[in-house]
Amino acid sequence: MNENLLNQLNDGQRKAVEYCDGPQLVIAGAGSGKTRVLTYKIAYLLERGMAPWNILALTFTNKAAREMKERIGRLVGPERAQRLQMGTFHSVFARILRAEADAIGFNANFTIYDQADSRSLVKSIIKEMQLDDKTYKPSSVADRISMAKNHLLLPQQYAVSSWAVDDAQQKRPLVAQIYSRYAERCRQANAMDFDDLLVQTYILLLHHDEVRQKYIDRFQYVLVDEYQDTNYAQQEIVLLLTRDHGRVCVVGDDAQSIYSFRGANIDNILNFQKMYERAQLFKLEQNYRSTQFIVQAANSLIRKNERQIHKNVFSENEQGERLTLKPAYSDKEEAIIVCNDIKRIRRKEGCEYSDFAILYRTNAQSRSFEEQMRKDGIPYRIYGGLSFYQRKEIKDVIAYFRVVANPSDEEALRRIINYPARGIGDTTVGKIVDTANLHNVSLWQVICQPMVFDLKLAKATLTKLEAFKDLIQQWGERIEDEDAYELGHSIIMESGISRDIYGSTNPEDLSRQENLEEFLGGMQDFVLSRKEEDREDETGLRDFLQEVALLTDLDSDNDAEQPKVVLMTIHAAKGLEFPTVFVVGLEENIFPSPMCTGSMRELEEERRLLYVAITRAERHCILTCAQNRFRYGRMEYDTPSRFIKDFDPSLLRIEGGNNAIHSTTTTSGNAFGPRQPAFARPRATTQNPRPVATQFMADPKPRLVPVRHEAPRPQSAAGDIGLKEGNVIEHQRFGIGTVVRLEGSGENAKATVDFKNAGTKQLLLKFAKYTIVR
DNA sequence: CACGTCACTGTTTTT
DNA sequence: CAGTGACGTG
Repeated sequence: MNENLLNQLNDGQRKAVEYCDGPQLVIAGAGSGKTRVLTYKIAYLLERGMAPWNILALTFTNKAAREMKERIGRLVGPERAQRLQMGTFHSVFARILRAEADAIGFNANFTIYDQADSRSLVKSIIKEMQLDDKTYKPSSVADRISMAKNHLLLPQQYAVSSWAVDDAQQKRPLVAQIYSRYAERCRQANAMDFDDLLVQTYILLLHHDEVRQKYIDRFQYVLVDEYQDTNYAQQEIVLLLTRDHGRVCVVGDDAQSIYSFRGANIDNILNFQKMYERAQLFKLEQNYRSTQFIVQAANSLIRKNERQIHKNVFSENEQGERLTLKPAYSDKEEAIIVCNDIKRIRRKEGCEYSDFAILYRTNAQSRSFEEQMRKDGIPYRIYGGLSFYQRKEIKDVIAYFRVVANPSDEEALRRIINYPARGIGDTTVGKIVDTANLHNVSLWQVICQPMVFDLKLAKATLTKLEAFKDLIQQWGERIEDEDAYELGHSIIMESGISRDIYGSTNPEDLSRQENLEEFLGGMQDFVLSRKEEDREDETGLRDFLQEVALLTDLDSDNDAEQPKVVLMTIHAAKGLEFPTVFVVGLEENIFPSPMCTGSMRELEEERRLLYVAITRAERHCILTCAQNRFRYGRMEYDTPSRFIKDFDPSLLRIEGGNNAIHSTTTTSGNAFGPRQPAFARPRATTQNPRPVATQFMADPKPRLVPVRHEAPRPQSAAGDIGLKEGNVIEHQRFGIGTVVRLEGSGENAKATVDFKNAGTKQLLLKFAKYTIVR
C-alpha cells in the first residue's frame, strides 16, 4: 500500500511526503500538486500507523478541508479520514475553545461575531463615547482592532504600544480606549469575533500548561496549508503546539500571498527556517495545470517582485497559446467581448460553461458581466458578494437563534428586540444599554431583572420587555431536547417573522419568502445529514449555529446543477483552476487597487494577486481592460494597468480593434433556449422543492399553531433490505453513487457509498433518503 | 414609537 | 447608484 501511494507521485512530491522527521517547509509553485502532497502525506502517516485523531491539518477554507478529507478517504478509507482533525484555523479553534471555555472565562455557548457584528459594536461604542464618526470611522477602527488582534496585541498592551502613538499622530488617540471597551463588551455578550478565535486560543495555550500539554499530546503531527497566508497569531499558535516535537509540515507558495489586509504576513513563510532551526526545505516546481506559455507568462510577471523565494516553475504540457489582452472601449463592451469569447471557445472546443471563469479585483465588477450573460442566455454563478447568510431575512432568523442559544449576545439581541415591531424602540434599548454598561452586565441580565439594576421605564414598556424575555426563555428551554429544524421552525412561526414575511403580498417579498424556505430546507438537510452520519447528538440549534457561523459562499456548492460560468474575485479563486480564465478590469484605478498607497510591499502583493489569477488558467488566459467605466454613477476614463508591461512581450498578444461592437445585437433567445428565469437569479441555489417549502406555500397565512414534529419519512425504508454492495443509488442530496460496503443490520445498518460528485459518505440507512438505480 | 422621505457619502480583497 | 443616517410627521 505504501509503495502504491508513493508511486503515484513525482520525485519532488515523494521526497516531501516521505520526510517526517522534523519541521518541513514545502514551497509549492502554482499547480504543482500541493494538495496532492498534503493528502498523500496524511495518507502516508496513517499507513505508517499514526491514528487519524493525532493528525491536525489546518486549511484556509472549509471547502479545502472537505475536499482533502474526501481525497484522503479514497486513499485510506472514509472511516479513518473522518476522524482526522481537519478544518480551518477558525473552525478547529472554535471547537477547542468551546471545550475549554471555562479556562478562559467564557461560557461554552459563546456566539461567534461576524465582521458585521464587530463593526456594529464598534459603531455603538463610538456613539456612546460621543466621538465624531468621521474621525473615528467605525469600519477603519474595527479593522485596526482586528489587525491588533492578529498581532496578538491585547488592549492593555495596545495602549502603551507604538500603535497608540500612530493613532495619536492620526488624530484619533482614543482607539485604544475603544478597543478596550470593545473587548469588555464582547466578554459581557459571551461573544468572540473571528480574531478572538485565534487570540483566545493563543491565550488558552500559553497560560494553561495542562491544556497546552493535552493538545500537544493530541496533535502529534500538524500540517498547515496555504502557509503564506497565515498571520502572526496563527504562526504563534502553531509554534506553541509544535515547537517541542517539531512534527510540523507547512505548505505554501510565497508568490501567492494575497491576504495581508487580513493580517497575513509573507514573512511567516519567508522566515520559517529561522523559526524552526532544523527545518528542511522542499520545492515543487513542475506545474501540471497549465500550458507552457501560461506558466512562462506568469513567471515573467512575478519576476518583477523582489521579495520571494526563488523557484523555477516549469510545465511539460503543450506549449499552448500566448496570453491575449483585449482592450475594450467600455465596461459594457468588455462584457460583450468576454461573452462572445465564451461562446466561441465553447463551440470550437465543445466544452461546458463550467470550464470558464471570470475573475476580477472587486465584487462590484460582476455587474456588467451579469447583465450581458443574462442577455446572451449564458448560465452563470456568482460567488462572494453578499452571501446567502448575509441576507437580511436570514440574518434576522439567525439572530433569533443566537439569542436563544446565548441570550447575552448583544448584537443579535439588538437586532431582534424590536423585530417584528413589539413596541421596544430605540429609546428603550438605549436605556437598557446604558444601564448594562453602568453595572457591567449584559443587556439580557438587565432585561431579566430590571428592578435589580434600576431600569427606569414606563410600566407598559416593562410589560412588553417581560413578554419578550418569556418568549426567548420558552424557546431556550427546548434547546436541549429538540433538533435545529424543529426548534428553528417554531421560532420562525412564533416570533412573528413568518407573519411579517408572508403577511404582505408585495412581490418584492417573494424572494424573501424563497430565501426563508431555502434556509429552512438547509436546516432540515443539516439535521438529516448529521443523522445519516450517525451524529444524532449533534443536531441541535447550537450545532447548527456553530456550522453556519463559519460558512462562506464557496461552501454552498451544488455540484449536481447544470454547468455554469463562474464569476468571482481573484481572492476567492485561490486554489481553483479552469480551462479558460478571463482576468478582467486590468486598469490603473482597479488593479492595482487605488486603495493601495503604492508602497513596494503593497504593490508586490497586487502583482502576486495578478499572478494568482493567471495561474488559475489551464489552457486559455484572456485579459481585458476598459477605457471607460461606469463608476460612482459616472463614466470615468481609465488607463491600462501598469502590470501589463510586466509581462514578457513575446508571451502576450494584444488584440486591438473593436470588432465586438457588432455583437451588441445578440438577442436574448438563442441556441441554448430562450431566456430562462433561472439565469436571472444569480444565486443558483434554487433547488428541487423540499417538503418544507410546500408546507409554507400551501398556507400563505402564518399559522401560529405548533408544526408537526414527525421526522420526515425515509422513502426508502422498505427497500433497505434489498440493498447490496455494488448497487448504484440516487441519493436525495448527494446524487448518484455506488455502494461499496454494508455493515450492521436493522436500526444500525450503515452503508459506505462512493458518490460521483459528493465523495465517499457513510449513510445510516435508517435516515438515508435514496432510491436504488440498479 | 413607527414609518416615510430626503440628502449624503463613499466604494478592496475575507476566515 | 446604493446604502445609510437624520429628520419630520402620523
